[in-house]
Amino acid sequence: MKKKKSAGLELLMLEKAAGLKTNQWVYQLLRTNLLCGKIAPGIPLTIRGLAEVLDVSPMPVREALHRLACEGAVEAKTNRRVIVPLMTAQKFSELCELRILLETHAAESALPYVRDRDISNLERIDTSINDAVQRGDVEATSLLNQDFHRYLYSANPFQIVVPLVESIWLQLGPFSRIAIDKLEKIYIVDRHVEAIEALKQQNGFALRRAIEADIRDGIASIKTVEGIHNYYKGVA
Amino acid sequence: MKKKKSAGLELLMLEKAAGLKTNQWVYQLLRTNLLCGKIAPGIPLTIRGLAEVLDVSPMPVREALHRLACEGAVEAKTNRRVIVPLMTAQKFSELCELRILLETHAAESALPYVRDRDISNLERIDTSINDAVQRGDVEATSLLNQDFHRYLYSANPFQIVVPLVESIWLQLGPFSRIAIDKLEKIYIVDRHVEAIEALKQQNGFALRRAIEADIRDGIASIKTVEGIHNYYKGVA
DNA sequence: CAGAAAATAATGTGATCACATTATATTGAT
DNA sequence: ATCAATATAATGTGATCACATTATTTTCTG
Repeated sequence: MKKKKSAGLELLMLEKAAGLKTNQWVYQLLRTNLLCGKIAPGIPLTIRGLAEVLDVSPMPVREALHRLACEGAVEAKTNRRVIVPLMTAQKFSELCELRILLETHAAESALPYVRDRDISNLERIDTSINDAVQRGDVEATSLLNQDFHRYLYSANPFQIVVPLVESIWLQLGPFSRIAIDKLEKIYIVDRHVEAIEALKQQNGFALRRAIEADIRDGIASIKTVEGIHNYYKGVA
Repeated sequence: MKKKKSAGLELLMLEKAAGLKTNQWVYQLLRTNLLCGKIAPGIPLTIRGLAEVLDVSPMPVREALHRLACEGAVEAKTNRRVIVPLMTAQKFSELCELRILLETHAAESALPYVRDRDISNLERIDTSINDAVQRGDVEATSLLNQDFHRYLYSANPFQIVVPLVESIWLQLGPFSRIAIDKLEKIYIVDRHVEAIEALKQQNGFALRRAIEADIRDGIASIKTVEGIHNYYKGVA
């Protein structure tokens, strides 16, 4: 029996929508898997290995990996190995500070552009999040939560910060999973409701407060980086 | 006589260092040209066209362009055209705010890690900048100025923000040129000296002030976006 | 049996080609 | 002459191959 090389990794598959370029499909698939923490830090990713798993030519995988490396989602080591970066306590702290810094700014600068129908849509997303939390769907909760934030910040049509924020999310990706695993007990207060209330009142300061609290709530559940890596060892 | 397609654009060439991969060489070359404002907004960039100009295969150019698009340096339009993005007043304003937000944070979080030899190196860079300003070397001034900022922020070994800042620089790139064109008259006060002084005194607040002032000084010389585009029309 | 050296396998990069899609130039109609 | 329709050229994407470099396995030596 031949031992497969990259066959160790299980990816949650996404069906390729019609008209979608192969490279974008691969990128979004890998991105989603990274954001959900489906791929543990440290394990190597190879172009040919992923190409075989996804049943595509190496070329789209090459492009997708390069893009993810550019966004900080994966790390290209000097020795030709591409891995999901390991986390350190300081790095984690720095990432969280940047989230707060960028997202409070993004929210406030989006505030003047938020219309009533935007608020309705945000409320709709928030109820979807609560549904996902109720039924314990970790992946959906993670992705919907990002949808909420992205939708809010994107209200500003001259938004530059969203790609930067997404880069931070990607780097936090593998670890946000753990936060959400214990989410039910943590979301005693729905910070999104507070944010929406601030939007209705056009209150920039309250909005910043709500966003910051929302981020800090997520962080609070993650104790130590050692615990995080132990978590992955337990899973793998 | 056959009319060349992309032959219109003049690039300042960089010689390819030994051991440097072709794709990195192409990337750095394009990046430098974008940062110096050598490539005007709006003009299309094609893979094959650049490959011909640089005398390399299309493949490294493909990768470099994708990366630059990922960093926001170029914009991939829906109709398969890749251009240097046009600037708007709001976008410019947003970029400047983000520079201040990110760089003041980066500077302050780097402060505890700055050692005496780092300060010496920063002073050395600053004198190089003044030299470049004296002899009116716009490209060198621009690149050295970035070196100063990058060196400072990179003192923090757990720095995440540098790639984000570089992305902002790239998006401002074509326009910082104009700022520097009139630099001699503007740099009455050397903000870098103020920043170095703050480092010596371990004064985080003064450091933030100096960095913000440095950025604002650069901005102040740029009046309107219309003026910017007129500038490019004049050059092209 | 353990460690070093050699051989083999795997990987990323660069190059070239085919193809569908889109832009540009040419032609035709009014 | 002007605008629409067609034809031609150019472009990005995906696939495959060659090659140099690096990992990994195997073999050899003590």
